[in-house]
Amino acid sequence: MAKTNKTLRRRNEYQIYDVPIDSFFELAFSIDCVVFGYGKKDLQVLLIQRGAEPYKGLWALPGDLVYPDEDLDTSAGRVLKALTSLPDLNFEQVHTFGAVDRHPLGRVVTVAYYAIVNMKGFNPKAAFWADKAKWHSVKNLPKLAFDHRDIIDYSYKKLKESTMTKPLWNGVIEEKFTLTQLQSFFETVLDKKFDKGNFRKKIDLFQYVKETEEFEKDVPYRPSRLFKFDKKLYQKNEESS
Amino acid sequence: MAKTNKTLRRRNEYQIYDVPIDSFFELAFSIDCVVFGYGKKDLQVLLIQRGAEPYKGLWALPGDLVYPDEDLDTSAGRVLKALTSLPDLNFEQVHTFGAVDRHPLGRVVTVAYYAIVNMKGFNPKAAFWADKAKWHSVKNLPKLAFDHRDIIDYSYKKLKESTMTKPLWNGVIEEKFTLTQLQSFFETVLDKKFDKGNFRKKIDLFQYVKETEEFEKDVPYRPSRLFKFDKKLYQKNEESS
DNA sequence: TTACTTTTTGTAATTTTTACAATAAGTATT
DNA sequence: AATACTTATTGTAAAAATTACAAAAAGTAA
Repeated sequence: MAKTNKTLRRRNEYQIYDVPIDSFFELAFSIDCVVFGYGKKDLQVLLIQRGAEPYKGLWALPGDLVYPDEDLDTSAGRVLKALTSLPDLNFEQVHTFGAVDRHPLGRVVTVAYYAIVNMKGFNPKAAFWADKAKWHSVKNLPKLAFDHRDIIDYSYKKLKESTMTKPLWNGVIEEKFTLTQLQSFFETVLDKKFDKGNFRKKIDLFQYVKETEEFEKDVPYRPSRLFKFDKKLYQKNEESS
Repeated sequence: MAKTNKTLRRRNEYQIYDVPIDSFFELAFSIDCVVFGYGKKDLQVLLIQRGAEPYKGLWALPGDLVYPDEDLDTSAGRVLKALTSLPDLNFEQVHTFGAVDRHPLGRVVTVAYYAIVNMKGFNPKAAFWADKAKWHSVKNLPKLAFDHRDIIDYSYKKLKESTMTKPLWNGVIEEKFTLTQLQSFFETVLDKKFDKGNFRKKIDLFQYVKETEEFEKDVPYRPSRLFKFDKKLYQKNEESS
C-alpha cells in the first residue's frame, strides 16, 4: 500500500485533524470464520493451511475480503457456504479485530464470525480446498497465522456462552433427536458431563424442545422417544423477550 | 468515492473472483460511541445534533473515522476522551455494523463501542461541541441518523447483560460508596427495583466489593458504611477464570 | 425366563432466591 | 432526656431451583 506525505485538513462534526490524503482508504476489510465441527470426538475447528506468504505453511482461519457491494453478514454467509456447502447455516458475529499490526502486509481489519456444523455432513473430497483444510481439536490447536489464535479463543468463549441460551444444536444434530443426543451436544461443546436426570429437567424448561410420537429404531435396548425443535414457538418467545 | 469499471481477477487461498480494481479500498471505517450517562434520573445517552447532510438536524452518535495508524480500540478511546475529557474510561466493543446502505454517501463500516459515565463529572460548557451535544433518556430517544437507533439498542442490551457480571459501576459512582448508592446504579441501569436485603446478599458474593472503616458524614440519619472496589482481587479472580 | 442396557421418572437433601420483618444507629423534635 | 423518625443492617422462613442419587419402565439378547 503506497503512502503519501501530503496531508489534508479534515473536519467532522466535532473535531479537526490532519491526515495523509487518501490514507483512510489504505485499508482492507475482511471476515474470518470460525467453523466448529461437532462429531464423536472433541469439538473441532476447521483450519486452512496457508500456501503463500505471509505465514506460509501455518494454519489459519478461512476468511475473505469483504466485497464493496455486500453486507458484512452476507460476506460471512458466502464464505461459510463456499466452505461447507450448507445452505442455511446459522452464524453469529463475534468481535472485530483491528490492531494496526495484525497483518504484516498492511492494515486489515477483520470481523470474526462463528458457526457450528455436524462433521458428518462434510465431504472434504468434494471441495476444492479439501487438500488444504483440516479439522483440529480446540484442545490441541497448531501454531496459527496472524491473530487467529485470539480469534478462536474469543469465538470459543462466545460459543460456550451461547450454548445454554440459544438452540445452537438446531441444524447440527439430527432433526429428530433423542434427549441423550442433545445431552451429548451440550457435553461436547461445554466439555463437561451432565447428570441424565437433571439434564432432562433443564430441557423441560426449554419449551421449544417438543416431543414427537416417534421412537428410535434398531437399537439394542429400549428405544428413546424422539424430540424436535419447535421453531415457531422459539421465534414467538424470542420476540416477546 | 470514485468508481472504476476495470476489473481484476483476484485470488485468495480458496477462491477466485472478479472485482473492480481498488474497489476494496472504496470504503471507510469508523467507530461510534454509545456513551451512557448515569445520574439521578433515567439512564441517558449522549447524542450530537448533525450540522451537515446527510441527516442534517437529526441526532446521531458521536463517532469518527479510524486513523490508518491507530488500533480500533485506540480510536474509540481517542473519541471518548475528546468527548468526555475523562482519561481512563472503561469501554467495550459491542458489534460491527456493515450493511452496504447504512451510509447514504458510500460504504462505511462502523464498529460500535459503549461506555458509561457519571453525568455529574461533565461540564458541557467546557467542551467545544457543547452546544450540539445533549443527553437523551434511553426511554425516549429522538429520531436518529443512520442506523444509530439499532446501535443504541444493541449497546443497551449489552450494557444490561454486563452489569451483573462486571463492575461497570467502578469509576462511575463515588470511589467510596454506600451499598445503597451501588444499588441505585443497578436499578437505574437495569430499570428495575431490588429488595434492599437481598441486594446486599448478592453483593456479598462479589468479593471485590470490600468494606472500609469509613462512614458517611453529614447525613440526617444513620450513616452507612462505605465500601470500595478491590481492583487487585478482581483482576486476580478474572485471570483464574 | 432371566440378564442386561438404556430410558424415564422420582425423591430427598442442599443450595439459592425471595418476600418480608426485626433490630440497630444515627438525626430531629418535643 | 425521651420520643419520633429515617435509613442501615441483619435475620428468618417460605419458595424455588439445583444436585446427587435411586427406582421403575421398556426394550433387546441369551
